[in-house]
Amino acid sequence: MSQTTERRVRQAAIELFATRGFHGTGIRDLAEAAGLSSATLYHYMGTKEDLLVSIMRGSLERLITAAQRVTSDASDPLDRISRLVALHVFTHASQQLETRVVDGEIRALSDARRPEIISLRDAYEALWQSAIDDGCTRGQLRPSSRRVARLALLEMCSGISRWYSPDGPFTLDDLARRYVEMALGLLGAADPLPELKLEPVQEVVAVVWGD
Amino acid sequence: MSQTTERRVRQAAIELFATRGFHGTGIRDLAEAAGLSSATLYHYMGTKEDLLVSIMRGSLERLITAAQRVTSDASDPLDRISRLVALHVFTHASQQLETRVVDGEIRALSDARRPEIISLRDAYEALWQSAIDDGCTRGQLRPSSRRVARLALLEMCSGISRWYSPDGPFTLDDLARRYVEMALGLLGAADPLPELKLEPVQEVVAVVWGD
Amino acid sequence: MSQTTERRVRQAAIELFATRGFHGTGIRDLAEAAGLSSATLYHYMGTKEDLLVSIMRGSLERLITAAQRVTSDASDPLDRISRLVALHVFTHASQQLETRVVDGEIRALSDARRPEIISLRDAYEALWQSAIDDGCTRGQLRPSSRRVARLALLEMCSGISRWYSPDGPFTLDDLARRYVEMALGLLGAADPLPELKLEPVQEVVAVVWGD
Amino acid sequence: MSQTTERRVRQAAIELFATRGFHGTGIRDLAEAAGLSSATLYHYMGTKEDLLVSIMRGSLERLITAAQRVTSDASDPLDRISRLVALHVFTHASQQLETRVVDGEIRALSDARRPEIISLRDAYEALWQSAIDDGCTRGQLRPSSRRVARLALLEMCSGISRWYSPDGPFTLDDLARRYVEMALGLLGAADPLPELKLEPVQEVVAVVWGD
DNA sequence: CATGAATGAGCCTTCATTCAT
DNA sequence: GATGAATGAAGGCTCATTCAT
Repeated sequence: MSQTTERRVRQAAIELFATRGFHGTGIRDLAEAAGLSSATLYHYMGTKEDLLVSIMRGSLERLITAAQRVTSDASDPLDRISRLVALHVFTHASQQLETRVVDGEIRALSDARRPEIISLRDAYEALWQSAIDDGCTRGQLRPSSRRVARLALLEMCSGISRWYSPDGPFTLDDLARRYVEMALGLLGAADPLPELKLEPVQEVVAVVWGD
Repeated sequence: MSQTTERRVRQAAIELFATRGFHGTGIRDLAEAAGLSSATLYHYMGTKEDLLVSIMRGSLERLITAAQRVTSDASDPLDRISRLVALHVFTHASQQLETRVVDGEIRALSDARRPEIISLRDAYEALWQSAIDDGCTRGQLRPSSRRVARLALLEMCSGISRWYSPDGPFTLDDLARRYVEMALGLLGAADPLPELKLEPVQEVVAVVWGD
Repeated sequence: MSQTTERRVRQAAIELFATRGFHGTGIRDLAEAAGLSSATLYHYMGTKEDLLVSIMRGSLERLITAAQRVTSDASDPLDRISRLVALHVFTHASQQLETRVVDGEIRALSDARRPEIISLRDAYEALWQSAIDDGCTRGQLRPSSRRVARLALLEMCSGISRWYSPDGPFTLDDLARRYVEMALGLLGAADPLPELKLEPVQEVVAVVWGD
Repeated sequence: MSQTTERRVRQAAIELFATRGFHGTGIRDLAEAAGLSSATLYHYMGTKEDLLVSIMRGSLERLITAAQRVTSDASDPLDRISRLVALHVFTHASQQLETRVVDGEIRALSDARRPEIISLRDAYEALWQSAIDDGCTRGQLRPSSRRVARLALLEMCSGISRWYSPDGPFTLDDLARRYVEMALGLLGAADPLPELKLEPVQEVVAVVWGD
């Protein structure tokens, strides 16, 4: 099974699912975008839904792995939050299409396949909640509601994949720093922003997403 | 043309487009949800896309009207921002399905119909940008980037329609106040939050969305 | 739902399923034979399998009803057997295509639908077995095995639908008499064939299959 | 070309064609049942239809050969009939799947290939007709119609392949004797059944089907 | 020998839409 | 108003077959 062809299929699916939605993407669109006949497509995937699930699972598993690594050596809650935000910004900008699929097409999953993906997403969001909770416990954060804060923060950060363009005026580092700043403001951080080191996050990103 | 039937069709469309997406909703689903035959449906709508456009236009026009009214008698940028956030929260929570359609199904529009909706959305967002810009000019806000701040803020606020449940622990007023607080933090408001009066916003909402 | 069109669909299905088999018949063949587009077909049927099941069920239910009526007023086992054979011959010749479908396409049914049809078929065959058993008990029949006799007899009689042609040299009455004769020989009937009256069978056939 | 692999393919085809029908059997099913890839399958067969034809031809040729041998040294028509019935029973029970394919899938043949198989089948049935006719001429049989008798008799005997199970209560010898008995009854044999010797039939079967 | 890769044609079914009644 | 009937186009997927390796 030619690995490059499989990648082409996957990449085509990510692009089309992201821009037209799962239900808005036909098998024939997919085949054309991948440069194959629609019959050949089925050498590289199971059903259309299998392909969607595989994209989502892969994306979320990488994200969870990266989030765990990036926070494992950070004891300070503010530091953990900052790293999570930076990681999220990096991935939602540079893997813009993939993350849009993950965030936006969960409803297209059948009842049989949805739970798996939902639980991966929940596992990821639990890492954020835990960091926020710790920050509150230590008095470093003062959000009006911990849960609402998590939801608002995640929506704010995920939104990047919906508008980011590599042609824009900001580097990813720029963007990450700005989002960390906004995040801490949003969370009612008591102290001014400490100096943010992006290197640890960049390293993890390089390892997890690099080939 | 019975108005209640037309509303039933509209309501069914809002519910289905919001939960399954435009492409995931069939004409037969729509007809069944509205209690009509699929042929009868066409007495109350043009094409499926016409129905989508009409929902989006109606929603955005009401939103723009409300935003203009709510900010027309507020000269202080912080006040305008706060009112916009409160209004946005009110509508994205209480008109959750409708706003989800507006925010999420723009990509389903044909090239011919998209510009109209996009320009309505842009008009609405321009009111936010203007308030943010004014706040910066007056030195009341210090976001790292005015444009990024608008995008981040709007994503944060719109996210409510994706998770809000009326069974949750917060009243709409609660939620609005919390979001205003987070918004000002996100924007780097220099001064502490002044007392927020929700009455003007509530009045406008009652007028614009009341029947 | 135009009843004549529905009948045309049914008739087309019977003809095609009988001559090409269920799996050898395409939806497009069906549509063409019924004079419809393949989409319109679906106004008059559920799935292709639904159509098959409905044909089989209808055919078997009529057969069971007729068999019960034809034997209800015959106490003599030989008489019952003779009537069953005559009825079977009548239907398998005049409803040749339909019975061929019932007898030959059971294997095409999915596991979910097969049991219903199988139990109808079993109910019908039980009427035969009971008549044979009674004949043996009374000493009128001497087959070497009751069960094998039933199987052999039914196969012999059902075979008619596979070769009968209305252009052949025999009338249905002729054929029925000959088969009754062969059946009693096959079953080892002790006494010579009593005079066979076909009228009761013909009446039942007229009622059950007449419109 | 490994002969055992070829046999595996053939055996898989016989099993699947018999249980699902020719049109109900896919090339992939065939490949899987034979433990090959679908491409490799084509080293051992021509087209799917070639495989069907080859199975049918082989089966019918063996049957004709055996029928000729078994009747060649029997001058008495009743003896010939009895031997033909016994042979038919033996083969339709022990080669149940193969004979089911021969009897049931002729309609799946294309117009180009059907005549060959039909003429083989006709040659075989002619042997039966000839024996029946001779029996009638000599006054040993009194069927009401010679042709109908042949058709009824063959259907009765062929039916065995549709219900026989080696787990059943009868040995093949048993079954053969019972069928001969029923056959003579069906044909209106004037005299009681003479002693039936199965040995000549068994010998021919051993030679023709033995490996 | 064996098979991954490939495909045009076809599978059954549903799509959004129209129209005569 | 309302709907049965109708359809061309398209939906996702599988078909039997070929061929380079």
